Amino acid sequence: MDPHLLRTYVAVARLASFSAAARELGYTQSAVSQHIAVLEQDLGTPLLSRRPVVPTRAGERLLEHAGPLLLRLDAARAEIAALAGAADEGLTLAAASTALTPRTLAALPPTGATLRVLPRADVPEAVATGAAHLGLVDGLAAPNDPLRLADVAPLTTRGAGQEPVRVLLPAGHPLARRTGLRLGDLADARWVDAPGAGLPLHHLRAAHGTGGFRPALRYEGTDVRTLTALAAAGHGLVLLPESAAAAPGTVAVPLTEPRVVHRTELVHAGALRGPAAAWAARLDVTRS
Amino acid sequence: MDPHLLRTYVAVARLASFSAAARELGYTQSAVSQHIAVLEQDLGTPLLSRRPVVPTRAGERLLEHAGPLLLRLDAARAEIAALAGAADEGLTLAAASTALTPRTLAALPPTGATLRVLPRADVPEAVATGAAHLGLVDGLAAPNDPLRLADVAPLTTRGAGQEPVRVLLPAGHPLARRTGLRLGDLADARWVDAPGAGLPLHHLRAAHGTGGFRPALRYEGTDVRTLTALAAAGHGLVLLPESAAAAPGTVAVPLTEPRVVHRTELVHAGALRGPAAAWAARLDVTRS
DNA sequence: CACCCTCCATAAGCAACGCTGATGCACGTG
DNA sequence: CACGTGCATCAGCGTTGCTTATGGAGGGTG
Repeated sequence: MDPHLLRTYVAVARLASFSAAARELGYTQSAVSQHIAVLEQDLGTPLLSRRPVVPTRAGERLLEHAGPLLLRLDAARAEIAALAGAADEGLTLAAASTALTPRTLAALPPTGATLRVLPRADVPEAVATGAAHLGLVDGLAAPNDPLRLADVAPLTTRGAGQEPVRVLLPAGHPLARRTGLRLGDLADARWVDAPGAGLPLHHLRAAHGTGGFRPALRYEGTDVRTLTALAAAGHGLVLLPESAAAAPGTVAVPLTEPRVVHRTELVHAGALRGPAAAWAARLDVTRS
Repeated sequence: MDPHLLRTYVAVARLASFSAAARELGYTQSAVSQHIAVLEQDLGTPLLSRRPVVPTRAGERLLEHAGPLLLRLDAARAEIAALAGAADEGLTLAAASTALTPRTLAALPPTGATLRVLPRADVPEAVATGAAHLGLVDGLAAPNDPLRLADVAPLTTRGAGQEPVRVLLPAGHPLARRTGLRLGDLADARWVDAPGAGLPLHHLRAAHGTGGFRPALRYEGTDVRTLTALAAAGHGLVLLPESAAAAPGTVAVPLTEPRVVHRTELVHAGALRGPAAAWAARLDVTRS
């Protein structure tokens, strides 16, 4: 199971083609074929059914492991490269769009920084692999509880603020005149699932216990304005932090039950040094 | 960074010797030397300082990654092997000693099972690598909150019971006559750190916020009786689940603040099949 | 202080691995 | 039915990675 073999395997599985994977990886088709054969022989079971090329059950399991594994390898390499001196110039912040609250935006340094908005799930990955020096992730949590991040690699987190959450409703919605809403009453409503921009619905299910919150529409961009527009157009409800929950044609009603907050956390790998440390200090708010 | 190189690297770092690692791995000393040289060349930085053999800073970072990486690799292989048929006969349960409460013990099947007590931190590893079919881990948590396990590999957990915790004091201790204790008042007391048997002190620090709970003695076994004897002998306080907190010469005082419980969880990898599923069903208690 | 012993680095040789290019074979397609 | 596409297999060859042998640096001992 050496990493090269795993890399080819995921490429083949993703592209559903040996030859396409070969082209992408710069190998010959023959080499790819041999890679897969070696892997299958090593594991003692077929990983792909050919024609069409589809992972077997065992192959699916391997895929679940291979991604994090390769990610972790890159993370290790990146961390050591950073430590070995590679005088890192610019300063890059990877952030989920709703993690960019007025608070965090205000703390941005005036010059020399790159801000990269990514789907929420990609932020820890970017930080781990060194693609970004710092990350801002957000999510739903009980007040003062830390977020639960899938730890692909050892990342350090520190709170960077929290605020109430609101439900965004189209202006004419029957519930729009309420002063507060309970999540339990909304389990069967129409929701927009926006893992890239708003809060993914599985966070709601986790906060509420279980069940419900079936998406009426799934939005895969990272743009919050589009998301609020979708809410205004009646495509479904959207949960947003207070500071982001204002848009024409919508009403933002506070969530009263359960008591959850929108929490944003700063995430980084290893020790903070140089400009990243200064930045982190400005973003960090133990007192919030 | 192929796994073989990482494996040799961790062996060398652990044994602090190239030649000892070579013996352990069945290589010649020369091969080990070359492995390390290749790794260092690949990463562009020394990983070990020789004579004595000690990891450099970069080497320490690599160690942090290498362990989980190799573990995950084994986990992937184990999962696929299990799926590939290898008709798994016996049924093995890996458990932390204090996870074996009367409840969980009562659910053990009458015959044909192996019970293996391990240090708490090794239980998820045993399950992930297929060394055990099921695991029982325990820890401190807010009531009805799940435990936070370091996820080395995708493991599924389900609650298997929770109960109050008590502080074990030697019979003559000044606090022994109290009916309840607050954790905050005990931050500066003498504690026994028993990551294998009782609850590790870092759990207490996490539950209490930060600071304090310095170990007066560290106990590395997995035997609870020895641990209670240490408490009785006045070597330090010990935190235990109610059901385990009874021993001659000691007094077990309930912990009233913060509101934490001793929670035990059943952990398994992938889907439960056959006898493991039956066992899990008996251990599982959603209602507790 | 000199000797030796341990331990890691390096060199040379050889077998095995892993890649390429060519060919074979099966399935789907026009 | 013939052809084309796509994966498997084979032969050849360069490279890798192991072993044995040797060199050099430290540390301990008489």
